[in-house]
Amino acid sequence: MSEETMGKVYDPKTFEKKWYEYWESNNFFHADENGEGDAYSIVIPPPNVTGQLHMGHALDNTLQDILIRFRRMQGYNTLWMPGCDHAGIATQAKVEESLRKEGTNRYELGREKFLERVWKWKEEYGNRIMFQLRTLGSSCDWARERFTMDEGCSKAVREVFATLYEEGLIYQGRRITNWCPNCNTAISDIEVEHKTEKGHLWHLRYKVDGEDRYVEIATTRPETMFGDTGVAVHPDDARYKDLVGKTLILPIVERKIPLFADEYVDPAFGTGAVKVTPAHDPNDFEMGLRHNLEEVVVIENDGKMGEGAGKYAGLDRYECRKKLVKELEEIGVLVSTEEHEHAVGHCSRCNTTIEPLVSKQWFVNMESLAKPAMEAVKDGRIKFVPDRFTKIYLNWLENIRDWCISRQLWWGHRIPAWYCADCGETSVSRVDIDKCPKCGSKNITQDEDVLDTWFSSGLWPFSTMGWPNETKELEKFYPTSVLVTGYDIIFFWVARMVMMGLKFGKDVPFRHVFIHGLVRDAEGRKMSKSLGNGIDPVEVVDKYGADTLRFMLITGNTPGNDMRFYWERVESARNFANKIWNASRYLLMNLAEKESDFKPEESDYTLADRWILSRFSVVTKEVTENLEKFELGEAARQIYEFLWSEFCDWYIELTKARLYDKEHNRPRQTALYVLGYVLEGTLRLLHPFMPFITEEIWQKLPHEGNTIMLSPWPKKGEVDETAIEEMSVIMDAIKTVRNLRAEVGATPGKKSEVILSFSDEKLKNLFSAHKDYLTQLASAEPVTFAENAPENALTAALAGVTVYLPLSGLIDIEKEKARLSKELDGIKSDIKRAEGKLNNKNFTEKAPASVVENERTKLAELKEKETATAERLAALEKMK
RNA sequence: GGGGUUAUAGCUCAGUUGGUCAGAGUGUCUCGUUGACAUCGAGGAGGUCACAGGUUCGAGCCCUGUUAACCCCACCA
Repeated sequence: MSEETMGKVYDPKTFEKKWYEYWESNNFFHADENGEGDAYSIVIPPPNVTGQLHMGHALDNTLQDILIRFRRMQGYNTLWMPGCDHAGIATQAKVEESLRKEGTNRYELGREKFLERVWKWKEEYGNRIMFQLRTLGSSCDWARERFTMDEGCSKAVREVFATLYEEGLIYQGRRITNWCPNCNTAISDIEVEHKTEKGHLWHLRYKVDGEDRYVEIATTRPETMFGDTGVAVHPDDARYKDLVGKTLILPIVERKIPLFADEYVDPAFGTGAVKVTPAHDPNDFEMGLRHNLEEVVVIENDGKMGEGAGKYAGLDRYECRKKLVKELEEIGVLVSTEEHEHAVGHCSRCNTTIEPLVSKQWFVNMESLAKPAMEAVKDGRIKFVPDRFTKIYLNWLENIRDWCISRQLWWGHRIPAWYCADCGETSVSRVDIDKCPKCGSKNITQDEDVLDTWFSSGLWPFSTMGWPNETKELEKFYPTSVLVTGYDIIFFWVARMVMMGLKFGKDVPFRHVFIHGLVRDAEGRKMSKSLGNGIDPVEVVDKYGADTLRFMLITGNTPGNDMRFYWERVESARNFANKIWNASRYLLMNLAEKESDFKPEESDYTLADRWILSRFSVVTKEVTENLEKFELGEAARQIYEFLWSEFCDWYIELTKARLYDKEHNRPRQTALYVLGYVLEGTLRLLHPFMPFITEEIWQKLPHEGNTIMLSPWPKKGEVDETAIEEMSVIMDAIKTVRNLRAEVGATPGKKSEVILSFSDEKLKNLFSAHKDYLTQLASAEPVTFAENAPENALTAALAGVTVYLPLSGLIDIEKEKARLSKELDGIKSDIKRAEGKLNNKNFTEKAPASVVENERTKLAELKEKETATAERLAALEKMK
């Protein structure tokens, strides 16, 4: 292999695409449901087909790909199921927007034509997303790609809906629901975002019928008064005791409404009297049911006032409020106005203020589904990582309310319910029907509405594997191993999957839920379209490579926490890739001269060899453990440090002399062998994180197999503790020499003599065997040993070794004395601390023996340093 | 109203069960173009680990309280 095969810098463009195509065309990502090996499976959180992948997806999928690639190399039968979500409201809104630009709308187009348009959109954007996932290196099993509205998933939806309906867990009901006047559909409770807004509390007075008395009520929404059909007070409220049961006259409308008592009312709030509008407030609706009140609708689906509002009909709800307040003031109904802060619900999609409206919707009764979902987490069948999300999940399920699943949209799974115009029967069916099962009439129509998107997403872990059929996939890969997702959809998605999985999949849908945070911009703001601060992952890949982006996304970040996107961090990750590239280049440039069948004897290994091999073993063990406990960032950091700080900065430097010495072939071959061994192994450790560059280099190195992605995960090898210790002493000495040299401004090119003295023979032997290390890494030449300190030299004491750097000119004695006495002060205070500890009986008795032993060793070393430094100081004193 | 997260070097953050844990990246300063890499190497400066108590032989790490920022949940008009 010659230098020409590798460019001088890391250039991902030249190989990323090539390798992805290689992997994909060779079916390396494919999971075999009949295959051997324990299963390891992940279903992708299906991205919405609304647009393109953002940085959050890049993070999410990088995490999944790391886990998948790691387990695949470990020998698991590994499945990563890819796919997209149809994203009902969001996608429909996108397509409607493009229709609007064309000057038309979905009603003009008609349902069928409109859906054709959406499918076209889905094809385009769905493909784009799958392309982007490939760009990131995601090793998905593309043969199994699914879509929430494809045939299989739709079948699962029908099956689940029908079963829940038959069991009475899905029902239709006329209720107050959250209505978005802009999206024109009902939405579920969790799709409502509560925001605190400054508003007013208007005090109005309603006249008591036939008496010259008034009851004062307080309201934040005066425009709903047209729908008032009662006024409520607390039963124990003394102020209103004699009024309960009387009739009030609703101003303007002049309707007679009852004043009644209800526990719900908080006597301390406002005036203690509440206007009751059953058609437009959830609580009032409940009170209406309890007290048999009429529902008068005064606000329509579009957010405008209806017939009931009299002359205000047709006005926008807020416009009406303004005008009405003015009128109420003029006619003396408005008593006072207070400033008032309160939470107002907004549509999580379009931010429009939610209007609670009465309508007929489909609901899922959650109670019986939620219970097992809580149990599964409580008893540890499902574990959240990090653990703190357990509480959030449980708390939500404990307070869960029924789930409104019908949406007044066209894009989605149409509700499989048919209504008979003749006998009035409602029939739910797993297959389409054309006549009423009860009376046989052909005069039936299917429910116009579609299901909440999350209804089908909730089935994803098993609907993608062929459920309700009993498939091999389900048998092999369900439950999945882990779900990787952001904390923002724990309620929307995770909880629903657990409920549905337990109910229909007969087991938990996944064993672990690995939660990550959001990727924010450099200022810590959420990346969003409206702020225009989003960064396209594909742009980063184009500029820096997918490996760089992936590495940047998982380092310096801890599970569950948000992270910020910095181009500087991207560059730093790119620099790391370049470092790997060049370290490999160093080896490859010399590899042509490697004898392929050469295998070193035990005696061939140098201290540096034994050291790096041992360090590699340790790192392998730690990286593996960290990956197993989802500490991906920590695992990546360990590889980074090992590769850069140990392999490159120390080991490679120490092999140069052997590599360039053509006279002695055996040491040279040994160095090449160890370099290759450690580099190849490290590439395998790194492959899950940086799949492309590792494959590119691995293919150039001597290797076994077709691809690094299917090569075995490195096993922890032997660790030579002595080598690690000895090397660390030498490294310390080298650093010390470098320090002293920097002190006098010596340039690296200029070698200078270094004198060492030792407190024991073992150290002396160690250094005398490795003088060359000091020469190579600290420009120390010659390295000589002496019993007594040379006069004209800088000094630094290590444990057992004292380093002297002789100077050609005279040393500045005063300066050197100052430096040494500062050093001595530091040593002394360390000694004091160590002695303090060791003199404390509580410490020596209670602390683990190893900790105490450590402290003793440390103290002994400090004392050696103290003696050596003090002696040198004294010598300098004399010289003066 | 309930719950959570964060507070560590100028900046952004690691620090997984309490004992070489005071770290990294970046920025900054000094020096360096010997054939892996200037997307680099060597060296330096820089932190009362928010504050106050407590537990412990020992506390960024555990407990309590305080402050600040952010987030989630919540049908009081």
